[in-house]
Amino acid sequence: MRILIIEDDHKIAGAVKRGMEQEKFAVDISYDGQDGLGQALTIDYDAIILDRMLPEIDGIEVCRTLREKENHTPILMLTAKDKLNDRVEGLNAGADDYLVKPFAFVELLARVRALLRRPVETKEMVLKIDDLILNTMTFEVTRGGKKIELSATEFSLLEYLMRNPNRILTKDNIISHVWDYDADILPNTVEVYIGYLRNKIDKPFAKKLQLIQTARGFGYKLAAS
Amino acid sequence: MRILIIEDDHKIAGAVKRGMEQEKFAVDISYDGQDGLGQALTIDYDAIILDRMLPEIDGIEVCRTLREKENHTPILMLTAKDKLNDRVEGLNAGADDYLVKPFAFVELLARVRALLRRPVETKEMVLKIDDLILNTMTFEVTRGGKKIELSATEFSLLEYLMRNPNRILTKDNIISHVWDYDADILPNTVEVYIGYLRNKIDKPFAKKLQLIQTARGFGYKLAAS
DNA sequence: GATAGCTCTCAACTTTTTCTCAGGTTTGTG
DNA sequence: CACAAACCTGAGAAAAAGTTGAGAGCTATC
Repeated sequence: MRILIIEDDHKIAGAVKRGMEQEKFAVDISYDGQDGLGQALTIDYDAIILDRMLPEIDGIEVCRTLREKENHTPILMLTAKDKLNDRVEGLNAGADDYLVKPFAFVELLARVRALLRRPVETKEMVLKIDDLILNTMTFEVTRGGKKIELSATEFSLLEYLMRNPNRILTKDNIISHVWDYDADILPNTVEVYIGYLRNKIDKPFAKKLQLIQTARGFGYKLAAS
Repeated sequence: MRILIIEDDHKIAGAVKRGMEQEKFAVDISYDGQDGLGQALTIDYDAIILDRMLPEIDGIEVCRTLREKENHTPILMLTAKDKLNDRVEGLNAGADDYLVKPFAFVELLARVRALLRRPVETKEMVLKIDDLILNTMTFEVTRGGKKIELSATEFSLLEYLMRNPNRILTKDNIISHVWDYDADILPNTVEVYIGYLRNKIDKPFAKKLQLIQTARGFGYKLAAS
């Protein structure tokens, strides 16, 4: 499996390259849009990891150009934090998935693998568990039609839980998927954020079924009916 | 499969060696970094278990040196509990995984197996004996479709039994696989936990065949049909 | 440069599990 | 059948895991 990383930040590009190589991928790097576009058109990659912000030619532009030239290599777009439009714009330009910086490496790996596994299928963008709805494009979360305001970390945590419903996720799982790969996060921090989420998505909705459940000694799980 | 343990604590090294040999691995031990590094460069091991803190040459240094010399043997680093940075440092030095001391032997075994199988990733995740099913990924246990709630220790014990069906396991076997290596566990504690398991997986299901059987004077075994 | 909001840690507190003990029961052996 | 060794189990203290309020440190915004 051959992958192209188009990313001007050498540190990130290097880290991702090393990680992916350890996972037995062949990895090339381009440090700007011009060069990256050329690479992508020359070599038939299995997937492209593309930074949104790039010198020379912008990531969006690279993506659009590739699609115009009938190149359908799966593209994972890396976007800056809380720039809502970036993602919409990226997906509109033909990207297959997006990932918010800073990201956890396992998360990137999982996304890339997902892209490779189902090249044609479009990514699930609206997640639904019971009457809880999370829209990964607009970042809106509602329960029973009522809007819920979440912080970035809370959103990321809930998204991870909703992508793995009915499955117990350990704190280690959660830490490595929700937090940046070089962050040293205590298990207690996960507990605290679970508490925040509960206050927002369970407590105000007096139902017999609490969506977020504790599995003492194992982790947490989101219950689907 | 040949494994090298580089660990200055003779007690730990010995326990791991015995356990791994029971699992049909060939095991060598080095008691310091200098010697370990030489061993690792001389013999082509399938995996290396490397203590972070070592006399002569530090574990990090051993790891870095091996990688510099283009040796890519999978390395599992053992780190002390309270050293948060050890983990990052170890992975940066080229280790493939880490494990925090004190650990249970089964945990170590699982990690080593994961490293050996890294390219394929076909870990056995669902164990099945009769109508008893244990999912190591989601931590779910069911019998005859009915969900069973277990504590962490009970789960760990049942997993060990299910990975060795129809085989008599002594209390010593069980203690060294299920508990941390430095825990002083009485044989009676195993008896107690076997009792807990029986209450949950055998008693409520009135079948003629009790899955957990006592082999008086030897140990216990899990009966498969 | 004050304010507001978010992230993350800490510490006190609650809940549950872990593990041991002690006394009871079963099993094998002479 | 008597006896000891092995095993089982109810009770409960100690330890661990999880919850939560408070707040320090950052960052963005006006």
